[in-house]
Amino acid sequence: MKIASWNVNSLRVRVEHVSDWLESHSPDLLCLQELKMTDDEFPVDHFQSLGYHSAFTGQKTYNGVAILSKKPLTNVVTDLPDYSDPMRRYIAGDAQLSNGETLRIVNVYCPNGQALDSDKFIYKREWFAKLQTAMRDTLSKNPNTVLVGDFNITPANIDCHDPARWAGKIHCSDIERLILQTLMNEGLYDTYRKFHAEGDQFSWWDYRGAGYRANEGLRIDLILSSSAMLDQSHDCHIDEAPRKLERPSDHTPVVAEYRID
DNA sequence: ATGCCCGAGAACCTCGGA
Repeated sequence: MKIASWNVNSLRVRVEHVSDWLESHSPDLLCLQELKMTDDEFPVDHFQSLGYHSAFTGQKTYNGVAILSKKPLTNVVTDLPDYSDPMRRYIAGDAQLSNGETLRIVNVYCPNGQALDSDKFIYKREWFAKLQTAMRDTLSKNPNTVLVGDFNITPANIDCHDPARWAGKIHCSDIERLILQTLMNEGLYDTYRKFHAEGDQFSWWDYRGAGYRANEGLRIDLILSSSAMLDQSHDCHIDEAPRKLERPSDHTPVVAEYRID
């Protein structure tokens, strides 16, 4: 089972990149963030022609998340429980595994937060609190759970190209890292770190300046596995190739592979 | 310095992103 997460920063602009990536990597599940399109604009038929089912929740201009899957998902949910939020940031569904068990796949586009003293940061904290409650419930019901997405938080300094420059700043602050760790304490593990101890490994690079060429990036796109799924994982890596293409997303895919089908 | 670049919407600028 191959699962990938990719913030495409407008699916309309990136649909060819996504299509090429699907054909060359053949993931079982591809979780997308920042669709920036309404549901009636989602290219269901196009992905169907490539052999993928689509589950999605979108809105005009901002946000939007989708899960593309070789087999259709069941029990799809597009709202965090007990949280009325017009921002389309959450989608979850059940994928059937070959051994008859079920995998709960959860795909999120977490709020940016903008700055620690911003109203948007209050929203970020509130949103993560709701996600944590949701994941506690999800994990209690589904030993096989994988939570992926753009978390807009670097787990640690090693995930930031210049910790001194970013110290205390949004995405790299202690309070955000505590929020992420508190979420992970529910029983979720950073799959990438099972296989890679080194730093300077990023999933996002600023468009501005020479961000990518200078490797000025952050590792904010994560694949968090439940204990049972972490045990099944045999690879997790960042695929930088799409970031090198013409007119790329500022994020690139993160991929995890599991022994279980 | 809250900028550099990018996408969307409306419209040639603003907002939001990270």
